[in-house]
Amino acid sequence: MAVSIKDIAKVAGVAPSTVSRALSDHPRISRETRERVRRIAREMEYTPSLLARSLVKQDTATIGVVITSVSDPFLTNVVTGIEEVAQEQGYSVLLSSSYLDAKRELEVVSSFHGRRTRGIIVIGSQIDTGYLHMRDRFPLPIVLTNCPIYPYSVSTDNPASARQAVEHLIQLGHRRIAYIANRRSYRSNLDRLTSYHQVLEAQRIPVDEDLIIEGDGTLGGGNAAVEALRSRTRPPTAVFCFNDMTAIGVLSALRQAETRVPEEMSVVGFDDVEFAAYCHPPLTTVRQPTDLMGQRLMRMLLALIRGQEDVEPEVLPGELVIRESTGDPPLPA
Amino acid sequence: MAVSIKDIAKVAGVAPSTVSRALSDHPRISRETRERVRRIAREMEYTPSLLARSLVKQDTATIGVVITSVSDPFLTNVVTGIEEVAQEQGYSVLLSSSYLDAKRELEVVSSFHGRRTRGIIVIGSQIDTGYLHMRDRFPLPIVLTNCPIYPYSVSTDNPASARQAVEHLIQLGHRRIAYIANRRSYRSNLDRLTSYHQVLEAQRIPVDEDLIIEGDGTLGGGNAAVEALRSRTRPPTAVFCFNDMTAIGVLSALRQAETRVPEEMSVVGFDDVEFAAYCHPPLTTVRQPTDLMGQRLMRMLLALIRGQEDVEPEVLPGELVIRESTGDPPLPA
DNA sequence: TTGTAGGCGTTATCAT
DNA sequence: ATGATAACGCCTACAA
Repeated sequence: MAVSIKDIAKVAGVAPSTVSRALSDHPRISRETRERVRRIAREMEYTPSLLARSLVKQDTATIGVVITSVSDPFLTNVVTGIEEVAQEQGYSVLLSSSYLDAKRELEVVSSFHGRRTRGIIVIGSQIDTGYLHMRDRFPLPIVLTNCPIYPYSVSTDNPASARQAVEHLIQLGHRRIAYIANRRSYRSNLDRLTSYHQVLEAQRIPVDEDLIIEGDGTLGGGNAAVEALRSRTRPPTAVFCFNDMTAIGVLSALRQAETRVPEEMSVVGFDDVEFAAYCHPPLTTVRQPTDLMGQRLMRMLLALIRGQEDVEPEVLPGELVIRESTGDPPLPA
Repeated sequence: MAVSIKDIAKVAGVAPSTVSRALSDHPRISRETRERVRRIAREMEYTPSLLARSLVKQDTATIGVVITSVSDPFLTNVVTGIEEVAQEQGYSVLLSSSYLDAKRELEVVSSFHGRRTRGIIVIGSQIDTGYLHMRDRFPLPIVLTNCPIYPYSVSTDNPASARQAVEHLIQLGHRRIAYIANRRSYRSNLDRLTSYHQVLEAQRIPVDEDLIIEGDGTLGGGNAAVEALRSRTRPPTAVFCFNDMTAIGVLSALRQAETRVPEEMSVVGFDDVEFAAYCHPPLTTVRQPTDLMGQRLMRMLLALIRGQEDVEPEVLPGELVIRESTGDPPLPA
C-alpha cells in the first residue's frame, strides 16, 4: 500500500486536510507546519495519487494520443510537438497504438474515455469521418490528422503537395508515371491519387490504370509493388509512392532488379522521414511539417477542451524536397 | 460531466449498487434487472470511470513502459511483445518517452507511480544501475532491458553477440577494425566495446585507440563518425557499429565519399531493425530477439507484481545475420 | 434479489 | 491557522 496523506498526517500530528494544504501550498497555513509536513512527506517518499486527485478535481489534466504504431518514423516530431505544447499547458499525454486496426483504435479511444482524459488526438485514423457521427454521442473532443473533411483536424495539404510531386516528374519529361497506393490509409491516399489524376489530365497525359498499384505503406509493400510494375507490358519511367516507407521498399527492389535510380527509373516518396535523406539514392519526397502539425493538433484540442466555438480545420503546406532519386527519363530505346 | 452509475440508477429506478452488480455480472441479481440496467447503460453511453474503480479496488491493472522515443525502430516488436502478454493477462499499458534524458526518465517513472501503475518497464534506461539504490525506496517493481547487472532485466547477450560480429570480420581477413560507440548507452556500449577488445586481443591484433570513435546511436552520428575515420593516417578496412542507425549513417557517408561497401570497407550493425534489410547494401548485423524480449519483460514484471521471489535476470541469444555489407578486405595497395 | 452504508485518497467548504 | 466533514465514482460487505 502506497503512503497516503493520512499516513503523513499521523506522523506529523495534524489533520489530513492540513497536509493537503501544506503540500499544495495553500495560502492559509503557517510557514513552519508547511515546511515540517513537506519534510515528512519527502522522507516518507510520498507520491500523491493522481487517481484520487483527478476524481475530486473532476479533471485529469491528461489527453490521449492514438498512434499507428510505436516506431512509425512519421510520428517522431508529431508526438514531440504534441508533448511540447501539452507540457507547457500543464497537460500529461497518454500514448497508445492502434496497429492500423479500426477495432483496436476504438478500444483505445474508449479506454482513454474510461481514464477520463480530457480529449483525444488520433494520428492516422482508420475511422476517419466515422468520428463525425460519434461527435454528439461521444463526450470527448477528438482531433485528427490528414482528414480535412472532419472539422477538427490538422492536415498537410495533400492535394497541393501531391500535385507538386507529380508535376516535378512531368517537368523532368516523364510521361509514364506509376502511383503506388496505400490501402490502409483511405483519406490521404485518395487525395494523393486524385491529384495524380488531375495533373496527368491537365497535361493531357492519358491515365493508364495499369500503373496504379496497390500498396500498404510498408517497406515490404513497396518491395512487392515493383514486381507488379515490372510485369507491365509498358513499364513506367517514374514512380510516385504514397509514402517514404513504400519508396524505400521500391528503391530496394529496383536495386535487386538492377534498375538504376534515377537513370532508368525516378522515385518520389512522401513524408520526408529521417531515413529518406540517408537512402541510396537520397530520396526526393514531400516534407510534411510534422513538428508543426503536432503543436497545432495540441493547440486545437486545447481550444476544444476549453469550449471554444470557432475551431476550424487547419491545412499546412507540404514542401517538395528534391534529392537524387529523380532525374530525366531514359531515352526511348 | 460524464454519466455515472448514479445517473443510471435514477433512470432505472434502482440503487447504485444494483447497477454496479448488473454491470459487473454479479451472481446475485435477477436476469431481468441485469438486462434492463445494461440496456439503459448502453443507451446512456456509460463508460465506467477507471479512476474511481482503481481507487476502490486498489489496483489499476496497468503498467508503465518508458521508451526512448516514439519511432525508435528498435522498439516496435519489444512494445508489441509487451502489449501482447499484458492484454492476455488483463493489464493495460501506459507509454511515455524519455528522449534519452535521465531527468525526464525519472519524471516519467514518477508520473507512473502517481498514476499508480503496478510496475514499470524501462527500455534503454539512462539510469540503469541507479535503480539498484532505488529498489527499497521505490514501491514499484522496475524491469530493465540490456542491463544484466540489475536483477530484474532481460538482455540480449551483448558480449557473445558482439564477439560474433567482430570474429566474423576477422575471419574475412580484416585486421584494422573500427568501433563506433554510443555515448548515450553506457551499459550496452561497454559490453560491446569490451568484446571488441577481447576478440582482438585473443587474435593478437593490436588495438588502435584511434579506431574507436565516439558516436551517439543516430543516423547523423554514424555519418559524422566516417569523417573521423577517414582522417586517420591508417584507416580501417571494416567498421563495427553500436547499432543499425549508426551503421546506416555510416553507409550513407561512405557512399558520399565514394568508398564502396563491402569492397573497400565492411560495415556491421547491431539490432537488425527492419530497415537494415532494405539498405544499400543490405546490412550485416546482429539480430536482437525483440519480440521475445518484450514478452519476457512483461512476464518478469508480472512475476514481480505477484510477489514471486525467484526472479532472475534473463539473457537471450543474439544472432549474426550476414547480408551484403561485409566482405573480404581490399588487397593492400 | 435488492438497498444501505462505508471507504478508497484527495480536495474544498465550513467551522473553529 | 487548523480541524472536521462532505464529496468525487465506484465497489462490497451487511442488512433487509
